[in-house]
Amino acid sequence: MLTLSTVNVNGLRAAAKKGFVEWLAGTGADVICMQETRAEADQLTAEVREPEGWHTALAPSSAKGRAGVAIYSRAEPESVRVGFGSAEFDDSGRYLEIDLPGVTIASLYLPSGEVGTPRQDEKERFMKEFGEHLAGLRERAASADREVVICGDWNIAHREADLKNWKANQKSAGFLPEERAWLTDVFESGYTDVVRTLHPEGPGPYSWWSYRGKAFDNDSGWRIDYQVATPGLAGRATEAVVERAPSYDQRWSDHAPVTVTYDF
Amino acid sequence: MLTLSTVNVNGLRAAAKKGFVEWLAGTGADVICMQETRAEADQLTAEVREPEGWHTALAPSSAKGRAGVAIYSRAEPESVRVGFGSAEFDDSGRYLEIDLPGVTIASLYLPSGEVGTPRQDEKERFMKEFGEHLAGLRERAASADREVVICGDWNIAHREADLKNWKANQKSAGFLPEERAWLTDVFESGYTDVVRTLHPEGPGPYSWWSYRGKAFDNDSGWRIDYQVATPGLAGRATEAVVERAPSYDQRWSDHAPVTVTYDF
DNA sequence: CTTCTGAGG
DNA sequence: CCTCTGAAG
Repeated sequence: MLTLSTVNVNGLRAAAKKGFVEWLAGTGADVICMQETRAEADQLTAEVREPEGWHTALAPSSAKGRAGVAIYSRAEPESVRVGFGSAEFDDSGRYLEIDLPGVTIASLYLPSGEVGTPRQDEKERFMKEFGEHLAGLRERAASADREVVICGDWNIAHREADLKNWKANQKSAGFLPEERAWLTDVFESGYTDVVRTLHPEGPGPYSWWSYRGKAFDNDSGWRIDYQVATPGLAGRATEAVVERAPSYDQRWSDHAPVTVTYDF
Repeated sequence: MLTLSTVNVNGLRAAAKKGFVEWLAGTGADVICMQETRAEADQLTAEVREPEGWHTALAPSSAKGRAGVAIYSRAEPESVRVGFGSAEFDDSGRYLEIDLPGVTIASLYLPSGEVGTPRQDEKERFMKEFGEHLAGLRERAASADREVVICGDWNIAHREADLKNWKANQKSAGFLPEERAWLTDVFESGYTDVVRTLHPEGPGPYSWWSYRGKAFDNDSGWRIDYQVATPGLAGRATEAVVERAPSYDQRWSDHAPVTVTYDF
């Protein structure tokens, strides 16, 4: 049994003050993949940096206060790798891998993009380079008889069922045809969208609701946080839940943890 | 009877959310001089921008979010003047005058300064230019048979009794020998420190306590907010109080209102 | 420690 | 609307 959670914490320091610590203490997960930690190690309190019972790997961005990913695991990783061999992105706090026995687990924070700005070009460059990494990772894992799962905020809703208001968002970053097509390619190249497989019916389950307006109260969300696994692991997923906060005031991030249990 | 309050609000928008509005509704003052409003008119809610029963004059800084002074008066001013004829400082949100019948009332926010930086030079330039304005103001007022009072955050503690920890602060901006000497010159050139006249015994009353550490709880404060008046007005002051908040959590600024009643 | 800003989301 | 930053206080 292996339970994996992935969550964009939207600032680990802020999240820690609003309920993340209690959530971590109560979770049954074995591994937590985090995105947007937005902190360096020495900016975190000990209870967040080195919680009792966890091994923690951090990959902060070289730009202070931006991005940052982390993986917390109850077991000590066999190895830890920051980045995916990209000159542009390896110090940007967007990718971290650990190996546990028989499985490679990654925390991914894909750029959010913004149509009509250089940040959309950056997202496209990231997708291209990262797509190549995904192919290599799959090949290497197959020859080593390992499974792979990439957990994270992919910042793309794949299909119409993956966001509340798809019609209005066809020109929005995160639901552009080229972004959706890229994700389709990923899902047709030996990687499975685990939550969608266990929950074939939409709409949702959403994992992100904007802080603006009444998006959370209206459940006007997007499903942009995924666990993307090789078939041998994906086929063993038994349960997937999005841990939506019970109310607006009890949220500690604009994203909710996406938690999957694997019979592995 | 004329009651004047002066207070550095440390951000009028923040203060409004923390109790300024209630304080304004309950005050018996006829005129409120404010400093560090840190907002332009259209960034303020109507209840702050145009409270019922008040005439409001604002002099924001041209640098967004910085400085800014204001004068709220129950009576409509005969005239309103921004700045004191300084090319460098007139758009910096540091000085505003209004005329009421027989009296000119100013709101002053003197630069705080920082030893060893250009900001201390700026403070010195301001003191020099403003000293000249004070002389001219006094002359013009005398010939027009008007009184003058400059209310505000002068960012200088005059004497040892004017701050808790004078020994440790002899090299700190706000208690430098040259700053204190300049203020002595002001007080010996036809202007009176009204609160000190009514309260000749120190220490205090302090009007500012740093937000850092436990300065407020320990009453480790500075008296840097003054009402500085021509003798004809100063001699009619009957009561002066510093409206220190009852507890740390009930403060809406790091400064307290300094309120003086004049038999005028 | 707090209030602003502006970038980023 | 929220979380960072950095300047200013």
